[in-house]
Amino acid sequence: MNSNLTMAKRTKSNEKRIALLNATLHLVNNNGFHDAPMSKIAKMADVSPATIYIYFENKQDLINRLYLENKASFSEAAFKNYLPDLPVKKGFELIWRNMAQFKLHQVEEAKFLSQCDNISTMIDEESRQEGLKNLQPLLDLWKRGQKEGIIKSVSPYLLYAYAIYPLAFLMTMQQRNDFELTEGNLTEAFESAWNAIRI
Amino acid sequence: MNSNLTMAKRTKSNEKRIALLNATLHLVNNNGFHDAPMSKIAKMADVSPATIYIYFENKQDLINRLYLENKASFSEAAFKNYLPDLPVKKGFELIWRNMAQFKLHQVEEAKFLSQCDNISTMIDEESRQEGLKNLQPLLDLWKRGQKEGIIKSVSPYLLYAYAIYPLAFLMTMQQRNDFELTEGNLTEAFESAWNAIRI
Amino acid sequence: MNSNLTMAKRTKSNEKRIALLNATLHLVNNNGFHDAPMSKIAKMADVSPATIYIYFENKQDLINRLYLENKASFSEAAFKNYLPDLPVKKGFELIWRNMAQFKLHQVEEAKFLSQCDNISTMIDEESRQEGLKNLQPLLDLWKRGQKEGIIKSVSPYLLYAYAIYPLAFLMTMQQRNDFELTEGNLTEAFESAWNAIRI
Amino acid sequence: MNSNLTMAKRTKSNEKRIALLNATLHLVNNNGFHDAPMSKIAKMADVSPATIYIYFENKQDLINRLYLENKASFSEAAFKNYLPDLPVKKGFELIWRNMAQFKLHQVEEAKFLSQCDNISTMIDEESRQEGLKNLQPLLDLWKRGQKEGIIKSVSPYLLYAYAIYPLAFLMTMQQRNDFELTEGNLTEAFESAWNAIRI
DNA sequence: CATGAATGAGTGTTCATTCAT
DNA sequence: TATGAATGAACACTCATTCAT
Repeated sequence: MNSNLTMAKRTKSNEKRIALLNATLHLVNNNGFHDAPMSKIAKMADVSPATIYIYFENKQDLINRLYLENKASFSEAAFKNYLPDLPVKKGFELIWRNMAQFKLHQVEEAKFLSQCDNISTMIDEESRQEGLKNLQPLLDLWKRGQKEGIIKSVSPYLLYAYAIYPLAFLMTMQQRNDFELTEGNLTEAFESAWNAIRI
Repeated sequence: MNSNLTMAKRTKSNEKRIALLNATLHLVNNNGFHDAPMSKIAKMADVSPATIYIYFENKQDLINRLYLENKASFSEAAFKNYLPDLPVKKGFELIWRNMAQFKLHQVEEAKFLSQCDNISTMIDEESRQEGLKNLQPLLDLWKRGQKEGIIKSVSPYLLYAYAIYPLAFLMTMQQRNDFELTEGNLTEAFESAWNAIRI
Repeated sequence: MNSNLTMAKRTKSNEKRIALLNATLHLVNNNGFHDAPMSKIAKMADVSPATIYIYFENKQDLINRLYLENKASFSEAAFKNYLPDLPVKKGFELIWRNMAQFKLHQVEEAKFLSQCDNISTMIDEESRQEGLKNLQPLLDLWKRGQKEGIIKSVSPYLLYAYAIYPLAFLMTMQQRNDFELTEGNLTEAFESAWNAIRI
Repeated sequence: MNSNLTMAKRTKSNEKRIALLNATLHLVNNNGFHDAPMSKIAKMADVSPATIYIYFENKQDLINRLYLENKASFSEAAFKNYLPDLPVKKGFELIWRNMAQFKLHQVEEAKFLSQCDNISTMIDEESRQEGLKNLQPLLDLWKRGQKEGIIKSVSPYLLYAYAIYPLAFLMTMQQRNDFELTEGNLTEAFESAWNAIRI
């Protein structure tokens, strides 16, 4: 079966692609964008600098893809076990806790996403728009909550600002060892989130 | 030492210093830290690149000072008219609205501060610690609120995450024209902030 | 590691390395260390400035290598045809004349070595020590001469100062056209050298 | 007597001039020409960089003057107590030992002169020629020695190479702590020098 | 005379990207 | 596909010198 061979080849290539994405993630997180040169990324992924350009158009493209793939895996995690017909608060808590778990355990990925979302010049507009789509189920849930009179009738940006965005801050502080996000804190945090957006 | 009494000389011009800080603010905001080279900063401030080094030790020092001076002017604005014996909610609302006004009207400064606070590699630890001190009156107010049984007895990091940090998100969205922070929205936002932290 | 078996690539060209060393030699000799910038070296070697850093770690490394390689080729010349069992005076004369020939005909190399040996800040200590090793056969010969009661029993530094070091001066003067090192002069010079160190 | 005032002024100015020369001497000796910037020289002499240009035309001029003044003080020392009618060997020994004493005790000055004499690009031709004149009495002595059949009838460059130049090497080695120039060594060295040039 | 600010030209070095294999 | 060599353009920073006082 020569499909095996192609398979093998594709698999091997994908390993390099993933190694490159991982190296980029790690370097940008720890050294900052301005000290994550292509040469270091290549070295860390154990390939030649030139090889990067086989898998990605250029550095910006590499960053964009990294962003989009992490964003996708974030929302996959966020909506795990979520069913659109759950009661609003139940559904929200499920999503919220999923997101919190991701930020707590996929620290590197979360840190990278947070940087990208906070720095206007890192990701280009197109990729950012693309990344936003993943949130749709949450927006739908909120809309339903508003119809049902459970959630404040305000812009989803406001809801996001108070319900989701604070998690990024807590994650950052936890990473700097300024603050520990225990199970108790997590429950308090959810309470705050819910109180901020419920009617 | 007494030479400055007897000898004539040109003196450092504060105008140039400020022009340099402004140029840096503008470039970092619009191009990102990685595309704000000293040469562009100099050109924008209408001085020679070498002149920067008369006013600042190096690029990092320039960024640090810009951060600290903006942070100071932010907290000056934040605590304008604030008196430590105001009732807790009144005091909090005053500070919160002051901060919101700053973020709404000193957009550039706020954007820069937000970037610095969110990217670990931008400001060195020392300057960050220095910048944190400015928040003390708010922390004191929260402590008092907790004693009085008005504010949740949780870590100040949690309070900050839900009461203050969301403003950064709203500011960013407003800047991207995704969202308009009207007077009405502002009142809703404050409600959310307060509900998130009050008992 | 096995990648060089399976993958094609351009290989470092020794020609470029040598062109860079030659350019450096020439520029340092004619303009001095302080006016031999990497940009000029690159231009003279007909490569991009960045290419230098493929072949050498940095400017100091480039200078060190140039020193060591010239030092090695100097001592290769110095000990050409030398056999350790030659009579002391014969052996010394052979080495001395070899050195003189090198300094007379490999003028550029000799001039560079002389500069390096006379300016403490040019070569780092490690490379200087490395370069010293090449003289060992001469030191051994002197030691034998001392045992045989032919050569003064004084520090080898003294012997070197009077037997070898003067050649550097003569070479310099010859280069400045102040003095011509004819065959006759050479014989006189050797006589002086020998008289200075023999018992 | 207003000459007193002028005197005072001239004296004060001369102090700065000397401070600048000393600073230059020290920095060039210890850091090398390429790391002895005008700004450091000024700082070390406790004056403004601009002040240097009141006392010297430019950096090259500063180096040249330093060279010439040290060369002059070297030959003043060299010919101390020398009388042109001394017997040749006596006269030579006097001068030689004077020179040796200078190199042993005015280490900084001697080191600087040695650097200048060995590096073609440090001093401009004019100053070098000027500096050479100081040696005249020694050259005259040698000429007399040659007439009297005591000293080899060879070029004065050869005589200098073997009689004087080796001292520079010994001084350098002494400074690097590779070698100690004791009284005994000094006598051996003089013997070598004399044997190298006498008939 | 003396100053510290100011600077254009230059420094060694790095980088994202391309080339030749 | 994959490589390491190669590079032009840029980078942060420094320097000898001049300017304005």
